[in-house]
Amino acid sequence: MSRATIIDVAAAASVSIKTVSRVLNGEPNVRPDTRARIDAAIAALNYVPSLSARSMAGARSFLLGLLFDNPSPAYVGGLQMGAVRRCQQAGYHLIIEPLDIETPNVGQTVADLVSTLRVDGLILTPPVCDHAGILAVLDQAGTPYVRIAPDRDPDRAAQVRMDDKGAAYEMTGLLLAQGHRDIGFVKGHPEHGASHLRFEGYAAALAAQGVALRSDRIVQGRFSFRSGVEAGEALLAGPDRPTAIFASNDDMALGIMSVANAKGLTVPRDLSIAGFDDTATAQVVWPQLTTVRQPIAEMSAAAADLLISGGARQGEARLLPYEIMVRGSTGPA
Amino acid sequence: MSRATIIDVAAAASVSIKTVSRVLNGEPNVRPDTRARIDAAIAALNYVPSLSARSMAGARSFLLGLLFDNPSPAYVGGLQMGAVRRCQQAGYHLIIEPLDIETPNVGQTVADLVSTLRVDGLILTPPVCDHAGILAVLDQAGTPYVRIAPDRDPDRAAQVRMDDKGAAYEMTGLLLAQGHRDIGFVKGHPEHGASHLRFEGYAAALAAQGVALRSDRIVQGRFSFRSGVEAGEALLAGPDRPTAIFASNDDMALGIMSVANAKGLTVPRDLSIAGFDDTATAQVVWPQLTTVRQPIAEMSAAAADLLISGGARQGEARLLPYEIMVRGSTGPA
DNA sequence: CTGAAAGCGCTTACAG
DNA sequence: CTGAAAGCGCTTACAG
Repeated sequence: MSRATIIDVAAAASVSIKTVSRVLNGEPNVRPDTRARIDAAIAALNYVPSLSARSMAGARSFLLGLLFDNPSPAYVGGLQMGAVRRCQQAGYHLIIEPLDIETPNVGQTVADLVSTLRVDGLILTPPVCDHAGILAVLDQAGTPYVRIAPDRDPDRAAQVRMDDKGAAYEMTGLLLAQGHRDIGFVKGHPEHGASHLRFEGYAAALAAQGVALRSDRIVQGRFSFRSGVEAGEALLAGPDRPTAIFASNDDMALGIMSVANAKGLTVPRDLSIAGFDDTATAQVVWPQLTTVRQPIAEMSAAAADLLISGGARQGEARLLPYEIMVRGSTGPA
Repeated sequence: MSRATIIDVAAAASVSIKTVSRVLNGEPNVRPDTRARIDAAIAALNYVPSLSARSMAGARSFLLGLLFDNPSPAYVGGLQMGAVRRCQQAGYHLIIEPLDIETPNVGQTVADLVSTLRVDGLILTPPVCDHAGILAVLDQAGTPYVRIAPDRDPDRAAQVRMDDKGAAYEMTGLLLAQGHRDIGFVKGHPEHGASHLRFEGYAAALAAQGVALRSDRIVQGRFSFRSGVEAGEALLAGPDRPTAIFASNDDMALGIMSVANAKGLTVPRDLSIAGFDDTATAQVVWPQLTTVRQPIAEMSAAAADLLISGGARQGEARLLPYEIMVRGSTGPA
């Protein structure tokens, strides 16, 4: 036998399909016993409503989309997990769509996507969330969306982010509390907004303790392992070196750690190293890396929430808490 | 103005909607100039067909699903990338669905999923691809599916895998060619089929060179970093130690490397280490890890291919090539 | 609190 | 090579 439809359920419960529809959508104005009869029929027939029929007839598709163009599978993977879990809880489904934001007509691609799929909302991950053309297309189409950790137009539309500056401030404070007064800093990719925020947190923490900022201890990185190696070589070149280095992300911190090892420095005895991200690798290296855990899955879960609850249309913003993971790579000065 | 429909296109091209439908689906029997007129109307109106309407009226939904229940975000992320790219090329969309295969009614969950979504096919990743209940549900529903790297029922349904045994054979051969005659081996999780295949490859390579298998050089691991550390401690306890260790995956190889470092052994001078997987970490540690690159994205792309082309229904199987990544962690005995 | 009718935008099966 | 009609399984707007 083929799938049961709303007609079958209506017949089994001796009501009209409209009443079944009411129960399906949790609408009021259905007598309790009628509702019970319909629920029983649904269970007996193993009925599951057709998404495409609901989508075509109504205003909702129960589909959310996640747009991304990101080289880091771990980051994107984490975002997907958080979003898809929340979707499942709410009876929604998640469609993932990689994009190439360098493509000239990426805006049209997104427009077509929204048009064929009729998604109820879109989660935009960095750097897609900062693409003016895509945002314009969605605004025009009236498709709700939530931006995750956007760099530009900080007040545009709904968004979810974490407190990069606060986290960097707290991590720097941890190093200061351990007695470090000469703390090197490796900046992240200059095009990435979080880079500036993290540096600001570092600078503010030093200022709060009256420790002078030394420009020769600050190196520009690009978030890559390789740029971390270069930064490490610059910072650890001579005998006059910092007692701690705070890198704007884990990949760079790992690069510094490999330079330290190569130079025969023991971490954290000779040098404390801190990172940012809490990647999977952070716990695999030895010593394990002290770092900031980003609430990646939680951010996309919150984004899905805003889309499902309707908060996205109101342009709501959420700031999620981070967590400082103190591990073996940092110690007393 | 709202979205154009097939009716608008038909009117603009002065044909019936049926003829537009023919063009949309690439059917034959449309006069070239009629086709050109319709194409022009589609472009002019910016027409994109509605997926839900097509799905409801016809046999195809243009939706593929990826089912997983895997702790490794990198592995799942790689699979998603490969599948979604292929979907995009073919005008399909990918829905991702995490599952908990420990849940007693996971079969019903999958049945409901297939029922609401009407996906054209499902990609089953390990360990979902080995769940008898889920396979039974899909067989009964008649939903095409492709299993990725299945452990059990090796001949059931369409599947895509890589040659684990061949890769382990070749990696062991590489170590032998470098002069190693005392090669330790760390087995993977005993519940994972690939574990056995990789061990078989190792054993076969030794046998081919007339090198005896030493049971005291073989340690049972569980694919985790921690189990690698334990294996390393067992294998490197005394002065009588192997000159090379081949671990069944990178995480364990990394655990061994950290033990070697802690014991003051220099890799690869004192000990060669090889892994399996080519995780992101493999290139971040120092020295970089010699390992086997699994064609993860390629496997799921092939799976999507089989689903889209119809090969899945024929139960086709594909074996994809691996790649040996020779890096710094291995060297002459 | 409940229902009859129309319609969402396509494809199917059939006719010509 | 092309088209008129029915129907997919729901929700909407309305009536009672």
